[in-house]
Amino acid sequence: MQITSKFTIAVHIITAIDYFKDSEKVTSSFLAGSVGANPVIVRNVMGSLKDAEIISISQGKSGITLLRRPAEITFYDVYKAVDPLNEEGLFHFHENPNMKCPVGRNIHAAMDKRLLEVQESMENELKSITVADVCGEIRERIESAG
Amino acid sequence: MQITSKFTIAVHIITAIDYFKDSEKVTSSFLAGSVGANPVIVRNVMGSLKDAEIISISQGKSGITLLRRPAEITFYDVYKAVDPLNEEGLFHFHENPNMKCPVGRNIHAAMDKRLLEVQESMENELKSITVADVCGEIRERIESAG
DNA sequence: GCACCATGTAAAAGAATATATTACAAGTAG
DNA sequence: CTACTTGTAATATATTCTTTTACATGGTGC
Repeated sequence: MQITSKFTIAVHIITAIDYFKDSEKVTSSFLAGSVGANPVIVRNVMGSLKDAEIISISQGKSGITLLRRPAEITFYDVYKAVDPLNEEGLFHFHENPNMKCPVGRNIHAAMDKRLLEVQESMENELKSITVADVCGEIRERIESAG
Repeated sequence: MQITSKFTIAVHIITAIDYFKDSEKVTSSFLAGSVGANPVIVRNVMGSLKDAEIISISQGKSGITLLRRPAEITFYDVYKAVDPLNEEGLFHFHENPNMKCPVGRNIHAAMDKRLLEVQESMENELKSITVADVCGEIRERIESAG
C-alpha cells in the first residue's frame, strides 16, 4: 500500500509555482501541463494547499502564489494538507478481532502505541524536509544537465 | 492511504501462535476465528510468514510453530513478509510529469532521495519493535483485566 | 456592463487494489 | 482408507484512486 500520488503532485505544484513565478503566468492548466495530470486534480490539490494556508489563489493577475517561503514549507505540511489520514492512522487494523479470545480482545490496545510510534517517526522525518530542498536540487539539476 | 490490515493480522497470528502453543491445537481455522477473518486470508498470510522463515507449517501434529522467539521477530520482518512494497517504495509518484518542463523533468530525481529517507526512517522504527513487545503487553492486559 | 478566463465542485465513470468467498487439489495422521 | 488441514486458483464484492465531463461562480480588463 502506498501513499497517494497527490503528495508528490502537491510538492511538484509548489516547486513549479516557485520556479515559474517570475517567468510564466501560473494557472491550474499550466500546472496540470507540468504535472501531467488532469486540471481538476490539480485544482483539488491546490484547494487543499490553500486550506492549509500554503498557497494563495486568486483569479486576478497575482494568480497563484506561495504564502510562505519554500524553506518554511515542510513535507509534513504538504502531507497533512493533501492526504489527511483518517483518524485510524497509517496502519489499517483488521476490523473484527474476536472479543471472546484473550488475544483478539487485547491485540488492538497492545499494538496501538507501537504503531503510533512508527507513524510519528515517519512524520518527524517528513518535518525535517522542506520544499526548498527540492527547489534547490531542481535548480542544480537544470543547471548541470537541463 | 494506509498500510494493509495484513500486517496487523500477521502480528496477531504470530502472537496467537505463541500464546496458545501449549494449550490449543493451532490451525488456520482456529487462528481465523481469533483474527475474525476468512481462513483463506489467514492461510495466505501464513504462507508469507512461512516464506520469510518466521513460522513453520505442517499438517502433522507439530502444526504451526514459530521458527524464532518473539523477541527475534521485528515488526519490520513481518512487514516485509506480508506487505512487500513494489520497488517504487512507500510513496506513489505521479506517473506522467511533463518531460518538456524543466520542473517536470527533474522532480522525480530531486525527490527520490528524500522520499527514501522517510521510508527508511519508518522501517528503522519498525525494526526497533518486536513481537515480544506485543506478547508481553497482551499478557499484562489479560492478567490485569482479562 | 460584458466577454473572457480561471477557479470551485459535483457527479460519474474507469482502474487498481483489498478483502471475502467458494471450490478443489494435495499432504499427513491415525 | 478416512478425516482433517494446508495450498492455491478463480471469482466476487467493496473500497479507494484517478480521470473526465459538465457547469456554476467569480474576477479582469476592455
